[in-house]
Amino acid sequence: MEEMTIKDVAKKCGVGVSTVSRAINNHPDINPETKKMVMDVIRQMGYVPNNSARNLKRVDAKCIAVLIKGITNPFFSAVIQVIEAEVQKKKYAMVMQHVEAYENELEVALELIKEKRLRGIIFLGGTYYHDPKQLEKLNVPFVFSTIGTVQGDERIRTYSNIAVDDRVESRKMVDYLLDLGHRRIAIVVEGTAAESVGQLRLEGYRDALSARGIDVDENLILEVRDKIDPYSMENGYKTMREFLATETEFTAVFAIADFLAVGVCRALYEAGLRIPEDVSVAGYDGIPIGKFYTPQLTTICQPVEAMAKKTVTLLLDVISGKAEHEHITFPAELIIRESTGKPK
Amino acid sequence: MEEMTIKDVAKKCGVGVSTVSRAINNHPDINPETKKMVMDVIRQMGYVPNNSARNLKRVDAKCIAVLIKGITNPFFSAVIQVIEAEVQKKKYAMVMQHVEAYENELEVALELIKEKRLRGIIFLGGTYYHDPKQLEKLNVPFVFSTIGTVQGDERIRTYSNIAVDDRVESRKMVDYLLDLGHRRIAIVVEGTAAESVGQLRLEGYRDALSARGIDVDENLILEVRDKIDPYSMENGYKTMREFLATETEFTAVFAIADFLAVGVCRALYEAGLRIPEDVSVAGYDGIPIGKFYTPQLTTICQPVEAMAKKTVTLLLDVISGKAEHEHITFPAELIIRESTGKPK
DNA sequence: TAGAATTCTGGTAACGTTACCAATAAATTT
DNA sequence: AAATTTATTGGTAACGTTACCAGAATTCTA
Repeated sequence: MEEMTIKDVAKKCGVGVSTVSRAINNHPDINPETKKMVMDVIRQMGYVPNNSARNLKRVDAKCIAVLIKGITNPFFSAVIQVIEAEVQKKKYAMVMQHVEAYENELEVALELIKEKRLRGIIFLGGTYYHDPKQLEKLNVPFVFSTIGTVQGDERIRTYSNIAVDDRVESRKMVDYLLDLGHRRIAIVVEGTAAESVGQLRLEGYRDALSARGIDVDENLILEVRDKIDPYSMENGYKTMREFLATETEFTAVFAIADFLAVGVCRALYEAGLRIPEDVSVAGYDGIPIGKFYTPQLTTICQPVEAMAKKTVTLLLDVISGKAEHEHITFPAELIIRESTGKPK
Repeated sequence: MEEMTIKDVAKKCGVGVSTVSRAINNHPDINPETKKMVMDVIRQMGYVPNNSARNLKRVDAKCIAVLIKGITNPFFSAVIQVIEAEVQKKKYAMVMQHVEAYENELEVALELIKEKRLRGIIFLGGTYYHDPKQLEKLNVPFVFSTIGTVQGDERIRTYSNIAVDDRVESRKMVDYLLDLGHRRIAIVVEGTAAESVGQLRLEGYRDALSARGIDVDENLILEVRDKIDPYSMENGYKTMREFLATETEFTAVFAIADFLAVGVCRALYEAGLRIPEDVSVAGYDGIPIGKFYTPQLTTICQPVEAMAKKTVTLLLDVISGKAEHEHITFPAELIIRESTGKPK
């Protein structure tokens, strides 16, 4: 029962180790009968190849990594599940690692690549723009994809990007609120990080207003406090409470993440304001609880599953040379539910 | 910039590879000056040791795994974060893998151990009881811990267990509802899986009722439909809708997971019932949204962070021989909020 | 039928690291 | 001063796997 190796299997089968290796790895030059016999013995013995040794020898270690910045965002939870299933289907191995907010995701990636000889990386969260010089350090056979954020511009073509056009989608929501008749719309946003999604969504807000010739009142732009875990309910709650204390007039709130919206709703409820009768609240992301919250949340829903799937297939295709890097934009959907309505 | 190895470092330093290895691994027999010089060169070159080669050679590869059954349960999200931080602090490596609902977690573990030469495993979710014969297959230097579930009995002492006493805590909640005056309390439960948390919590329910001489009405035990993803809001919602259609009388609902409770609340709201005026709703877990949901959820809150930390330290101590296996039970807290009140 | 191509096989050298042993120089003891 | 210990060091054999080469057996081609 001890440590079993390929040699033990070979001995038991009465063949060479090469033959066993060929059977395991689906090599073409092997007699089907031999292969079947070997595989049967392997199953019977319960042998599992040692992955470290494999990766050491193999030039084409089939392993990719998923780097997640901000695991707290449960939006990723669903993404990860889909990614994992897809990667497994393609017979790749996968390592997953969280990147702390203060860490540089590229440095973490660099370490990982050398250590584990990765063929590719999927980035979840973090900023969407990286310095080309930094990127070059992640040597050539190397590839990476982003999800959940969109490239702000066309500066870089050395990596793939799967995302929703945050600026456009955000504007869609604000346009909808404007159509309802709202004029004083507060926005809850996280915008310190340069090149962050928060900024893009804020841009969409400005776009919508300026298109109708409405001046942006900077007092209505509510910056969240906690930058470590920016998309939390707590953050939305506190931000809204502080805002209510200022007694600024408003009829709608657009929170750039559903979780923020939940916190906002609670703060409004505690202040005795009804949703949507007194104030309309809109979110962004399409998290499952939006459907079960009362009031149900109006939101922008991203096609999470499709995006996650495409992320994996694209990355794997680029690795195997079957595809070039691509920047793909998925359409999101405006879902109108109970939390928004016409202003009084 | 190519592939850098320990040899390159040795050459650059003008020393043997052994010396470099010693510098990296903090071996005692090395001249501090030499060590400093080598480390400087390493930093300057940006060399990172290849992990596969290390694990291949090393007998004491410092690596543990976290196996998660049911990633959908966001209760784990927080747990994982804490575990990861703690493991990193102790300079261990960690792999994380999800186990599908239909998969046997022990088999997955077995594969992982052989493949990666793990020193230990942390199980999250899944059943709390395993067949001793099965467990023996996970050879000796091997250790595992459970979290989020409690051992039902003392059948096994070959592994550690960190948990809350689900049966006792569950009873605490039901006792509280009984104290308020409720007599017809429905319970939403997932109980098919043998030896599951669901069963334990149901036992607690029965305990509380029978202690007061109240007969358990089986019609009030609501079994959820979806067994793949049992603790979902959807599941709670559907279960409650079906129950409402039966027109059975009740004044309170105890959902054995907060997410189920959220679904229950929504179903009640849609049926025009007020919480807690018409029906009281209680959950279990203490998820963050419980505080921001309206009504705020009465729940049993588990000390997630402390439990996760203890899980890691205990496992690592058992591995290094500093500790014996232990079964530790953490106390949970009954948090009374808006969703429960006296019956009419 | 001889020669060439094809199919299958086993042996062995890597892969990058650490454990172990032996060697040297320096320090200490007798 | 010789003998012993101590502090450093370099060389080399593993670790378990796959890639590559070279054969043996078989089939095909001219």
